[in-house]
Amino acid sequence: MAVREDKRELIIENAVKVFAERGYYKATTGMVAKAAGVTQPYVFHFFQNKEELFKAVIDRAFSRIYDAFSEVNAPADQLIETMGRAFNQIIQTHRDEVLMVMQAHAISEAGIREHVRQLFLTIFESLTLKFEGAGISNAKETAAHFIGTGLLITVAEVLNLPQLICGKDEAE
Amino acid sequence: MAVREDKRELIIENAVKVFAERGYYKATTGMVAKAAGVTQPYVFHFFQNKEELFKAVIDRAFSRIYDAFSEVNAPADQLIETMGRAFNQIIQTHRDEVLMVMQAHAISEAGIREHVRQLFLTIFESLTLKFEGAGISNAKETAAHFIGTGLLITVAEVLNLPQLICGKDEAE
DNA sequence: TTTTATTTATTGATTGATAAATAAATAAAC
DNA sequence: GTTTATTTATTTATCAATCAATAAATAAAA
Repeated sequence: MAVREDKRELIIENAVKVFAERGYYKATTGMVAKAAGVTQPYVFHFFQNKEELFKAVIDRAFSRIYDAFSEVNAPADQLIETMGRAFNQIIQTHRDEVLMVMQAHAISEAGIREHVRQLFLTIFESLTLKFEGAGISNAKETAAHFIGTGLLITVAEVLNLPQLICGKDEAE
Repeated sequence: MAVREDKRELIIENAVKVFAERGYYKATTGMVAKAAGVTQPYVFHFFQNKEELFKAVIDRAFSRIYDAFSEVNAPADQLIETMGRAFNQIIQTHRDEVLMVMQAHAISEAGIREHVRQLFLTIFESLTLKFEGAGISNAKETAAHFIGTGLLITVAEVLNLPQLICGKDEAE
C-alpha cells in the first residue's frame, strides 16, 4: 500500500519538473516516466491519461502557493507587503511550480482549463477573505490586483524581463 | 506579385483565428490551410515552418495593440485611464488577437519565446516613453503595472472569471 | 498460489514537412 | 496573333517521427 502511494508520489514529483520545464504539450509521458525511473506505460497505471496526471501535478504546485499564503499573518497595514514577500519567496524556492500554475491558463484543453479556473477562483476568494479580515476596504480589488502582479512577475521571469519587476534590475 | 502577397495575407489572417482559438500546439497547419482555403503543404510555400507562420501571425496581432496605444492622446491626468479604455476596446473588437499576444509567453519554443520577449519589451518601452512624455513621475512602474493589469484581464477573459476585473460583474 | 507491481511489445492516430506532379499564367519566338 | 517555352502557383501523394494509450506477459511479493 505504502509502495503504491510512494510510486504515485514519485511520478507526481518528477512530473512537476518535466511539465514546468517543457510546458504541458512538449512534456511527454515518456519523459515523466524516465524522470521518475519507471516505464512510460506504467504512468497510466496511476493516472487515467496525461490530463489527469497534469491535474494532479498542478494541484500539488497550487497547494504550495495556497499554503504559503495561508500561513501569512501580519498587521493590516503590512499585510499586502508581507504577502508579496511570501510570493517572492516561493518563487525562489519553488520557481517551476509557481510559474507552471501562473501559466496554466494558456493550456487549451477544456478539462484542464476548467480545473485551472477553479484554482484561480479559490486563490481569489481566499485572498479576498484574508484582506477583508484585515479590514482592508476594497478587498476584492486588492486581491485581483495582487494576482495581476503575480502574473506580471511570472511573465517577467519566463521572458527574462527583470525590467518589468519594480526594484529588480537587469543585473542579477 | 499582388496575388502572391494576397495569398500570404489570406493565410496569416486565417491563421490568427485558428491559433487564437486553439492555441499554438493544438492548431495544426492543416486547419490553418483549410481556413484559408488552400492545401496544407501550400502553407509551407510561404512560411518555412509552423514557428515562422506563428511569428508572422503574432506580429500582426501585436501591431494592432501597439498601434492602438500609439494613437492615444490624452492630458496627463487622464492618460492611464484613456489607455485602459483603449485596451478594453481592442479586446472587444479583436479579442482573439489580444488574448493570443498576452498568452504567448507560455509557448515553450525557444524561438517563439525570444520573439515574444521582444514584443513585450517593445510595448514596455513604448508605454514608458509615453508616460514619461506625459510627465508621470514613475513611468516605468506605471508601464509595468499597466501590463500586469492587461495580463489579469486576459486571465479573467480566458478562464471566464469576470470577478477578477474590477467593475465587471458575473452578469454580462 | 494468488495478487500486486512492473515491463515489453505494439498500435493507431496525428502531424509537420518534403517531393513530385500538374495546372495556370506569362513571356518569347515565329 | 498563334504557338512554344518558361516560370509561377498549387495540388496530390507520401513520409518519417512522435506520442498517448492498450494489451499481454513477467516478475515479485504476500
